[in-house]
This record gives sequence, structure tokens and C-alpha cells, in this order.
Amino acid sequence: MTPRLDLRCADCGIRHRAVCARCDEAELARLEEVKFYRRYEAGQKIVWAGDELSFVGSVVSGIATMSQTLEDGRVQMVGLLLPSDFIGRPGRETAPYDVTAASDVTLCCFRRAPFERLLADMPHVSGRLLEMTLDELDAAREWMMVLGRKTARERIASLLVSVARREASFDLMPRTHDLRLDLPLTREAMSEYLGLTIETVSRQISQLGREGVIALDDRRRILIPDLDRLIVETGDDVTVA
Amino acid sequence: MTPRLDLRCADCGIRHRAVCARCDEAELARLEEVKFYRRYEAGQKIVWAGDELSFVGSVVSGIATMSQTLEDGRVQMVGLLLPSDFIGRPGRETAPYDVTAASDVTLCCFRRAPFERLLADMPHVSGRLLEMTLDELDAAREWMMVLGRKTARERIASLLVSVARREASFDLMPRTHDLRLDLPLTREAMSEYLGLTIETVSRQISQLGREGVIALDDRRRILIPDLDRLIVETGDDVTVA
DNA sequence: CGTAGAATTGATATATATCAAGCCTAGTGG
DNA sequence: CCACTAGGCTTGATATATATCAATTCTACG
Repeated sequence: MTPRLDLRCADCGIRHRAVCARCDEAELARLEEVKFYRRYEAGQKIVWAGDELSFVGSVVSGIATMSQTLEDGRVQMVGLLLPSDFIGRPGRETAPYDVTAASDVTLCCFRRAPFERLLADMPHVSGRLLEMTLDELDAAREWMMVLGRKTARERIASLLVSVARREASFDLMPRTHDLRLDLPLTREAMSEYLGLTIETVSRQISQLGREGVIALDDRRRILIPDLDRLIVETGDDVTVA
Repeated sequence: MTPRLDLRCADCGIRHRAVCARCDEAELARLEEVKFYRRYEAGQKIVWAGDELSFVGSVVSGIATMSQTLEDGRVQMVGLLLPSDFIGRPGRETAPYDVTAASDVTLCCFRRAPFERLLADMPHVSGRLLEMTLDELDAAREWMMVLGRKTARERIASLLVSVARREASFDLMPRTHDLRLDLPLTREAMSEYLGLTIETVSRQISQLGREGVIALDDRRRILIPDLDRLIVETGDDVTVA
């Protein structure tokens, strides 16, 4: 599970989903020359909002969160960074958000300036980055619906389903039985993502548990006996989803 | 104010902000060959969610809204499209959201397939599109904070400030006196954007009026005597903003 | 002038926040 | 090995912001 720090691109788990997904051998070799890995322990800050962003990179393993804080301390998570997701933005010097490791995290990094130069003459990278950015934009908009219009229960269900979907698309095996979700988020992190308080998150999770929609293994491990049932609880249009 | 439908790119008001912003003469000529204009009246649907998206394009004048609807009718706006904003996404065949003209709208359009081909060999366009998409992503994330954590009053203030900022950056003249905002949105449209009900929007606007933070001209025309005061009401960190 | 949609305003209901207490669980040190 | 602790979580009681329901009032338009 823990990738070695001298991982070759060819052996990389996110090879086919990250910014480098469309690169050929020669292009990979070029990236390989300048990439470097970084590791963070659960809880560590990866980027501070407002600081200079000296590097960009992809999440290789683990989960990180992006969040924004108002003066008075209110916090809103604006993104959940799963393996293959990209951190940082070309053409911007300071980070707009805090990025924090929710679990142990490994990043595959590039110094920002050289990466921007690569972008200019590797359309396979810039094209993939555009595609990923458009996907993120869709995800952000879906989340606007969650935050603006959904009930607490629907928000919890939406979070679980969206993570379940991402995990499922990773290990493509057709799951015959219960989906077991590893969600390394504290109730506090969930509340920050969902625009709720810890207490409301806790109550709704308990409630869904009591009703058998989900089952709680460990406090951070959730069992989904019937994904379709959970999807109904998201409030989304089932036909589209 | 109303652009002629045979507008030349060189005379176009959004020339320096839209996807074509970085194009040189030769590139513009190429776009000019395939572009076409469309006009919509206030209230008209421009795109239906789920339908095939046969074209992409830029807002030349007017305001449009992007929104998403749940089965049970709950609506959330996920974007406000002002002049120079781009509609549609290369590499996707069906529209994920409804797009509606809030005022009379003129679009500068391209058929999707040819546009995608252009993208491939005009890095000035694809690069600019990436940049615009990253900006939209930031805007969507800022809105997640609004929807997840801000009070009704702060939401109203945030909407007004964000539109005021966009307008101000258009006519760059240093405003010496009151900012006059033309906001062609019904209370319903605002409530859909803000994740509130019409009644709450109305009450908060009245309240801000009573306190002199804003003044109401016409029902759709708002006067901002002191932008800094309004910014305080957004709850945002003033030092950053 | 009359009508319809938009907006305002008031009374009340309700979902979620807030305040508060106690309970797990993993890790620590005696 | 076993208290002991601290952080995370759960649960309960109450407060509150916003939704909901309902009645007017505006405004534009035929």
C-alpha cells in the first residue's frame, strides 16, 4: 500500500488517471526526470492558504482536504483530494486554500515554474489537466447543490456515495457483496465538508445506522449493504445518477 | 448596448476576456469563419440539462444562469454567466445543467465538434480555456463557503459584492461616487443562487436597505453607497479581499 | 382599469445549531 | 498490567435562523 519513494512512473498506481494519464513513454521519461515525492503524516498541513506555492503535484496515496477559513473561524472544505487528484494551479503564485493530510499522504510533485514550462509544450499534459479541472468543476457544482439545498441526512448520504463511487471505479471488480468504505475523516472533517456541525453529523450517521442504511464497523469504517438504497437517501435523481 | 449580429471580433466587447483573449489576428480570422451569434430573450432556456450539447460559446452581452434541479423540484444555481463567460464543455456531449437567459442574451457560438478540433491545434485557446476554467473553479469554491457557512445576510452581501466586482473590472474607471448595480435577477433567481427562499432574500434585502448599507432604486437596480461597508457584511476576511 | 406575476411583510413551524454532559478508545506512564 | 488521560464521538435539552404558510401590496402590461 505504501509506495516506495523512488517509484517508477510505469509502476505508479495513478498512472492512468492523473495529469500524466495521456503521456507516452518519452513524455513520461521527461516528467520522471523532474518529479519528486513528498510524504505527509495524517494531520500535517501540506499547504497554507496565502503562502507561496512552490510546487504542484498529484496525490499518489492517502486523502487530503482543501479548506477555507473565515476570519471568525468558520471553516468550509472545498475539496476532498483522493489519489490521482491534482494540487496547485499553474499560473498562480499563492495558494488560495489550506491543504491538510487527512490520512498519511504521498504526493508526486513538480516545482511550479518548470511544470508550467512543461505544460506549454506537452499538450498531453495540459489537455489532461483541462479535462481534470472541468471534472473538478462539475464536482464543485454538484457540491453546491448539496450545500445549498440538501438536508443533513441527504448530505451524509451524498458524501458516502461520492466516496464509494470513486473507490469503486478504482478497484473495478464487480462487488458481489457489501461495500466496505474506508473513510479516514473525523466527524469534524465531515462537518466541515458538509456545512454542518459535528453533532448533526453524528446524529445523522447514528440514525442511518439504526435504520440499517449503513452499518458501522470501526468508527471510521462504514459498511454499505445496499448502495442503491443509500443513493435514494441522497435525494438525487436516481435515473441520472 | 445591443451588439449587431455580424460583429467583427476586433470590435467585440469581450475580445480581451473570453476564450479568444490570447488569439492573434490570424487565429481570430480562423474563429471568425466558424463563429455564429445567437440571441435569447429574457426567460428563454438556452440549454436543457440532459440534452445533447451541439454548440459551445461565450456570453457577449446579458446574464444567464446555470442551474440544477432535484427530482422533487429543489433548485440550486451553480453559476452566474456574465459577459465573456463560456458555456459548454469540450469533450462532453450532454449538458449537465440548465442554462437560462436572465436578461436578453447574445452568445458567440461554435459548433462543438469543430471547436474541439480547433482546441487541439490552437494552444492560445486551450490555454485560455484552462485558465478560465481554473477561475471558475475558484469561484465555485468561494460559493461553497457561501452556501455552507454564511448567514442569509452575508449571502446577499456576497452576491452583490461579487457582481459589483465583475462590473467594476469591466468599466475600469475609478468610481468616484455611488456604485449603481444593475442586477437583472428576480428574487427567485437570487434565492436559487443563495440557497435560500424568496422570502428570506426579500427580508434581508429590505433589512440592508433600512440600515443604509444599500439603497433600492428600481426593484432590480441597487445602489451601493459604500462598497467597503458592504464587504464587511460578507463576513469575508477584509485583508484578503 | 384590471389582472398576473413579483415582491413584501407577518405569524408560525421546523431543522439544525448551540450548550452541556457523558462515553468510548487508543495511547501513556506509573 | 492497569489506571489515567485526551481526543473523538455520542446523546440530550434548548435556542435560533430560516422555512413555510398566508395575506397584502406593488408594478408592468394588456
